[in-house]
Amino acid sequence: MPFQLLKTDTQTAARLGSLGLPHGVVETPIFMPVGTQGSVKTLHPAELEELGAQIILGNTYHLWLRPGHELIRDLGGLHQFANWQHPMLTDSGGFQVWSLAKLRKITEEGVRFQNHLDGSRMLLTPELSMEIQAALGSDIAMLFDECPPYPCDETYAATSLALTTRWAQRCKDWVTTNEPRSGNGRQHHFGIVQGSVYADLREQSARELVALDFDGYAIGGVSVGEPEEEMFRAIENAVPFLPVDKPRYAMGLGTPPQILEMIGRGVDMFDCVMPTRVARHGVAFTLDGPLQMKNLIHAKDPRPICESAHPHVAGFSRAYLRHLFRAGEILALRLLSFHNLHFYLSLVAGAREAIANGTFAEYKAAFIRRYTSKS
RNA sequence: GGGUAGAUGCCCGAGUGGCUAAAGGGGGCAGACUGUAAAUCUGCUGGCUAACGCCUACGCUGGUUCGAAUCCAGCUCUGCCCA
Repeated sequence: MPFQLLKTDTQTAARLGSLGLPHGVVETPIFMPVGTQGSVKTLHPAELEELGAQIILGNTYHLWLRPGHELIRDLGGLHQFANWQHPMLTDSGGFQVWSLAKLRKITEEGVRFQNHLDGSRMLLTPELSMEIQAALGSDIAMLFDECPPYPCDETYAATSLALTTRWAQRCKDWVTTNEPRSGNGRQHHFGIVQGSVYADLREQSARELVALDFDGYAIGGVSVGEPEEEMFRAIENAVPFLPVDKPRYAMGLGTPPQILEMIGRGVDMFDCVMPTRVARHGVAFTLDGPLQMKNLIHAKDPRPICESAHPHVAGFSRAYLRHLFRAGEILALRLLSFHNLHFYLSLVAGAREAIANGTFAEYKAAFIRRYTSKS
């Protein structure tokens, strides 16, 4: 059984689980650091291990363009290539189709676009996305989907969803034909629920994907500019139609409070560039909310970033971190990336512990209360 | 001592009669960032004011002009060259 549901919270929909993958077991709820180009920006794999990262992301679109999936396959796969021996999930490139919108055209066949590196015209299809991900050898491959924009009228959302479903069928067909392996070494495949802000479409999407039977289900098309309430609603509209014995993954989320809100709604997996991206821009997450380390108020502050800081970071004062950022020192980016991932990974580790103890509701409420109160 | 080039806002630097509170860059102060085209992007940056606006500003003093950072005279200082 690849996914084991160990416990379901009685007060909320939070779940404690264990996901067995070819390169190891992942405890859920889990946060997955994003390593788009086969690298979690600024961090060494040993540091990710030190942080307790259990699974990281890679990206089909980026690795396909450079250095190429065949090269990676010939060098032993993405794990070997990136020197990361724990589970990895690869995104399908569907999101890039959305974020590179100005350069692309979606057809039944797939997506034609000009790549951002040299502008040459390329075609990414569901079959090719699965082929690339198989070559990369990730533990979890995401299906190739279309992520509709926000706002998005219902007609477009329905048309887009129908296409995503047909693409899901093609992805499954490709896997059945080309990757018939089974057992523990087998790559897992997650479908992606779309449907924008429309409840009936979310339900329809979930039902259609479940009928195709995947190893897990993601909720996509969120965090694309919609208000936070819409985002929560999209999750709520999809979760009831997903099987309890399969992992659920909210793609691209979120802020620390959002993560806890989603866990409380029954989501098991998260990924987000926020902790690493804002780290490079000077923001440190703390139990009392985010801190912009470049700001003047820290100039003479001898305190560490946060009482929750990892020992590797706790020895540095806020004043020193501000200095590093102003001086343009690379260490600043590394320290905050390390810190923010520690913050996120501790957040979900705390959630797992709380679910196990039956105290998740209190854990969530206490965290959010302190995080959002202006101190 | 003679010649010559120059002195602009926190710094560098454009501007050679009105469109100039003065380009651009740096620095500074903030903000944004959610399946990473992101060590990126955006805003503000003389003073007072919520704003209209007023005041003070282009080395100093005086002058020409309806109007001067821009033209003229003298002075001060700086770089370079010659003695």
